[in-house]
Amino acid sequence: MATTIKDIAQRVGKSVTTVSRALNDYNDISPQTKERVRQAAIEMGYRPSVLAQRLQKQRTDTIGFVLPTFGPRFSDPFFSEFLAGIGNRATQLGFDLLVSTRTPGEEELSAYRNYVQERRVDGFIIVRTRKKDDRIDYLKSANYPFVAFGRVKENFDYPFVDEDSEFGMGLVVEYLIRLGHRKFGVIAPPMNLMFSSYRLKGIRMKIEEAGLALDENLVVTSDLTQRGGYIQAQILLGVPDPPTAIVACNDLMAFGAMSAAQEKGMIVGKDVSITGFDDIPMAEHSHPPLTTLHQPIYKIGGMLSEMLVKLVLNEDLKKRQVILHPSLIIRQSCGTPPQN
Amino acid sequence: MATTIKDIAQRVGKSVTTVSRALNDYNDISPQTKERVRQAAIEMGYRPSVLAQRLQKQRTDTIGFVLPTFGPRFSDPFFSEFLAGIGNRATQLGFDLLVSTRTPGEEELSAYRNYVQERRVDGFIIVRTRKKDDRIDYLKSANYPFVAFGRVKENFDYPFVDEDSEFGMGLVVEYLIRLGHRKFGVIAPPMNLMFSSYRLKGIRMKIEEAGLALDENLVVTSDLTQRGGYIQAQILLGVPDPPTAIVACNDLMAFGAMSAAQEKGMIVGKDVSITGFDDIPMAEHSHPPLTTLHQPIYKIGGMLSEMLVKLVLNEDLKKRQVILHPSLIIRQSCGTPPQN
DNA sequence: ATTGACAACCAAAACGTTTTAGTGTAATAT
DNA sequence: ATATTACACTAAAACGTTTTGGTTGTCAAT
Repeated sequence: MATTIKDIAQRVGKSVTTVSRALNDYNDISPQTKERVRQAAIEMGYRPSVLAQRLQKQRTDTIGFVLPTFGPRFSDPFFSEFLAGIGNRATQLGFDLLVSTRTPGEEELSAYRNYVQERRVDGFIIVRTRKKDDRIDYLKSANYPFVAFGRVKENFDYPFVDEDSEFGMGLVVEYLIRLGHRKFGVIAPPMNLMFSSYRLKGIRMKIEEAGLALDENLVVTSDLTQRGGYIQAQILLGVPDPPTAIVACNDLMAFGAMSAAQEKGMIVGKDVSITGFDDIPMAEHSHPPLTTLHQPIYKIGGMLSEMLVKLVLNEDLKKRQVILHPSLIIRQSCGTPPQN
Repeated sequence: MATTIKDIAQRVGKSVTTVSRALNDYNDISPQTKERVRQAAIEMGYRPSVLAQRLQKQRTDTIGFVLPTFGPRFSDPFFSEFLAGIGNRATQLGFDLLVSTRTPGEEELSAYRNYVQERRVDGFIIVRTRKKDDRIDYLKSANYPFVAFGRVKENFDYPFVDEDSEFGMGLVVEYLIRLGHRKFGVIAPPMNLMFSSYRLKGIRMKIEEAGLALDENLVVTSDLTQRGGYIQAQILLGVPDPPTAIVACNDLMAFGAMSAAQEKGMIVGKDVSITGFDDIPMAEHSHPPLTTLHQPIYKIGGMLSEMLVKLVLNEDLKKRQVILHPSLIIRQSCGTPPQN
């Protein structure tokens, strides 16, 4: 069996209380005693039992993260990076990261309920906020700590980090218009996601600002996967008068769109321009390299961990709500539209 | 505060012991009492405190998974799928999944040591085994439960699941030879990884079996990322007499290689053939779709969870060591070599 | 009448910490 | 001489379970 505080107490001839307080550096313990206790702890290879600490403190020191997935084969480079960001920061702060994956819906919500009722985690990180978000409604009503990547609606008060999608998409459309594009196709995320609105809004605004119109028949929706982007791009490129530029709302769908175009024998960046959103590492080495909006995925994960931990420990967040501005990364997937 | 077993005891007028035993369906409790206790538990919304249960049982009901990453921007679709597989099965079995990410090396090993010493997890799942694997050596010496995805060396006894890489690579090379290829480039994984040997061995064997020779100058090593594959393929395709087929040891590197070839104006599947390994979902919708070896990533994750949980609960594993056989998925990234 | 078996229950200990509410002693201030 | 303060320490309670090692009462067998 592992060494406990009791063993140390016995060894140094003091009470359990004294040992505990010495190790936690309370100032009602004499320096000599502290030193002796510490020494003994080291010699005996003492490590506190987190289980016992947690029970006593009524805190799990654990962050919960329920990854929303569609279907079992869930494969998304965005999330592996995001996860690394959350996890590493959490570890630095002495928190564990508890991960599970669920398909959005009733089963997902009951995962949250279970974790809350069994007090398995101290708080949650929520991703891909939805317009009507059960998870947030529930956690708010249960008064359980959480932070989100994404807003729900304006003026709904909770801590979040978000990327200004509207601004970002503005950047992209502006750039495409400057290149000469007039006819846009859009591959949007599922409409129930909050960022779907923002991204579409950003696109529409800039197009209208330029005195152009967005053909609503060329706005299609997909599921943020490469396969989805591929299928929808086939449709967009199959219409009689196809768009010269396709704005995909994330990188994965942009990759799919590129494949679809290339399969038709088109050269991406010449016959058709395609853009993404996220700037996952793969965007740099696709063919052609993808023009996209950069958001610091890894860092955002870290920020969220930090915010949540502060929330749990009742420390002050200097910024409860953070909105970041993506930057346009111009690579080779866009060019001037073909003449005809 | 949440309902405890004590509250129920009070309510039904029995002792804490009786309530506990009733809830756990011991048979020294009368059916009527059991029923009353259960009813009360439901009415009062009782949920056991996992913290207390864990302390008492001296078990964390948690699986540890330390993801080896290179650099902070860690983005790998393979792992998001693998993680989903582990996590979902673990949840079904009543276990939590504790994830953290570390760069291989001293810091990684000390993460394992910490988790063990603080008894934070009941066991580990290890991925990407290395020829000389510190993690496994340590866990064996500490007598701590673990299962691995991958072997270390033959006859080293511990529970694992592995893909027969040698067999798989044989399949690929056989296929390429049948197409007429005689000159192969290989993008190998880091040499310290165990599957590196197996994959290279499989490639070499089939090439020699066909009476051909593998030019060792055309065997390069990379880091399993797309960027790595891209860089190494540029080198392979830049030599005076380049290979007509490039065998990449995972899909991500294969994608990078395709980009490099395409950037040179080559048509993949015609001017050069490229293959991968893993069959991540993206392989189906790349351009061209990637010919690769399929392994059931999601399922493997689930198998590992299940094995580990059995190990922890001291149940019997019917199979301690499982070797799966990948299947060749022929798509469009390979063709007959160009004539010259 | 005594013994044994059985059913139904329970007090207390245990898991390993931290926190609460003290105690006793010595030095200092009145 | 007495009250006050500071210092160094600690017993016991608490966190919420499960397990150990019983007890009590009833019924049947001897």
